[in-house]
Amino acid sequence: MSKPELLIGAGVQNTVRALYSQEVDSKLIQLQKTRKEFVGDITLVVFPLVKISKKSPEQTAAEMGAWLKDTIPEVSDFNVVKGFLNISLSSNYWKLLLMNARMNPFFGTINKNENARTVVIEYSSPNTNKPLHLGHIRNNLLGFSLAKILKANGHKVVMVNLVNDRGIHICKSMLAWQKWGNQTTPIKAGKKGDHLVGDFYVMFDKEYKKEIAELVAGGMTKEIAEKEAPLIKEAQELLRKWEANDADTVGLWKNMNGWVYEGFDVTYKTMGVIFDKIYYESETYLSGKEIVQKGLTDNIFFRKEDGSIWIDLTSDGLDQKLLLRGDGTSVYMTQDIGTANLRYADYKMDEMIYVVGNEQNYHFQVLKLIMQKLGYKWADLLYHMSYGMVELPEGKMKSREGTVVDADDLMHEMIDTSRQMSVELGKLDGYSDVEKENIYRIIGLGALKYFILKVDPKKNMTFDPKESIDFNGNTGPFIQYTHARIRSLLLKAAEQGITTSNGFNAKVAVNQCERELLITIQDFATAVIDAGTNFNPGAIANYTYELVKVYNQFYQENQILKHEDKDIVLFRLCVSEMVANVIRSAMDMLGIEVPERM
RNA sequence: GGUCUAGUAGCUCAGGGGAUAGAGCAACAGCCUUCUAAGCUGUGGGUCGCUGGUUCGAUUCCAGCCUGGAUCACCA
Repeated sequence: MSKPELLIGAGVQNTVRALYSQEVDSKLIQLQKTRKEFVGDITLVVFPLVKISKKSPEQTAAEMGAWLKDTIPEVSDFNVVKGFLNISLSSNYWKLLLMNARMNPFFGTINKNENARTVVIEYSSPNTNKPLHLGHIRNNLLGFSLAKILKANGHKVVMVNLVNDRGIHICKSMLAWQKWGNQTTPIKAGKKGDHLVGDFYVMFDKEYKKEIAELVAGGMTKEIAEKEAPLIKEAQELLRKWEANDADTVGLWKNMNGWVYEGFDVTYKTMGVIFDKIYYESETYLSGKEIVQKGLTDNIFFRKEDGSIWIDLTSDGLDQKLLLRGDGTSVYMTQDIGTANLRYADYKMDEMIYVVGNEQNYHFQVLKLIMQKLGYKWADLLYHMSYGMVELPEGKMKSREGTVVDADDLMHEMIDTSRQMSVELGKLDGYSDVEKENIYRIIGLGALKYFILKVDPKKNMTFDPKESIDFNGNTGPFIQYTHARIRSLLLKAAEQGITTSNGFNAKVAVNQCERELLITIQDFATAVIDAGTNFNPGAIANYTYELVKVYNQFYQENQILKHEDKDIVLFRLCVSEMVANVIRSAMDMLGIEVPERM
């Protein structure tokens, strides 16, 4: 039982062979869903074929249509509009397709992929000096969803997080805590650990600015003041102590990072993302040096007089890039080379995907080139999943101006709103408080996740906190709602003794509305592959919305349970059930739960 | 300045060589004694940034220009 495109595609090839005695390049066979305003299920664009037929588009379409109808039993009818051949497929074909889909537990996904790759996806990658914000939400959702989509495409996926746990930033928080913290802890302060540490980071920044202002008032230039302020010198001293493995400093560092991790865990859990492995920069930052040294002896890199090590990428249209400082300490690129190498040792992956914001496009372009020159076989499949910034209606988020949208706050706000709306609608009466809260959570987070994932990752997007909490139209809750309604329908049917488990009577005729639904269901597989090849979860989101819209029209126009013909009731229930199943798989790939009722 | 990226309805976004370019929001008009109205139907709203090129056909591909964003550190 093959999909419409495969069935007709093969048919067209045979037809061309029979009518014009030629082989046709499959690129010339352009099939698309028939537009609503025309009759048919699938449409062949015949313009590319007129070169072969040497006849007018209309003539070509007409004779090909006739031939297809004669030779393919599944083709029930056809019509020609200009250069478009609209083909109708038989009721029987659609019913068989539905039966097949129902039987296949892996419907729409690739269970066994002969070209399966082991893919490592790095995402999230937070700093430990402040809580996660809206930008991280986009990162986490994209990374997690991409992992699910690639798994659905039959690949082996390893999700990793690289925590930037060392450096001057965390020292700033540590210093502020030492100076003004009064030995506080998350428990004493009654605050999530990441937020508490973030507060100290802000505190440092405030005091640091104050010092700079004083120095500038005393006649110093701003540039010098930024370097000479006592606070920054103290922070740098703390970093030196850390690198020298000073017991007190390392102890405090471990302590404060521990608070942050506890906080992150809560955020990740709420968001619903997980990792197979967490790398810490403090454990990997030295390992890149070795590789750089080796690259130097292999003449891939070169050394300048001051001892610093570089790579010359001018022949690739890029610049020279620093890999190791003159004093032998590592830079960002050194670390990423090292981390990549460790990962390869751990997973022997075929492909490495970095989910990182587009401000680092250049960095990853360079990293890929370097890894290629170093001879890593997966370097060609190093992919930077670059995503655009999330902006607010007022413009960019700026921590300085306090316009950063905190991840925890936002998620709670979404859940609060869904609770409010749910209570207003009063549909969950009879559920326990625990059950209700769970549904509010699922809906609120569904709205947020869907809102962010439906947008093409590479584009910058605007996030309006007020308008985004909209549960109508192209939103997560709209999709969840349709699913809940189908579940309720099936439940009602079961109460009446109608059960879909045995399938449906093969005699029913499939009407136009149902055909449209069935062909849309079939497109799920295409959407999954598309999302996987273009690294775009939005393809899944938009597909699901499309399906739900088609279903809602069907639902509105057809009495399902009330129809007097029991065979038709059963058939429509089976179609509905399939829609619900597809919605569930699709939403699962977006990391969005679907409640049974809402 | 170099490189990358985007520009589609008032707003937020889909689409991506093919038919009359689509949704949602916002505005207006209908539909709940009938399987969940978080729904459905209808109306209005467009020079797909501009100019050329390729093509039977370009909003889509290519080039140039205009506008916005990112980046070009011994920061990460």
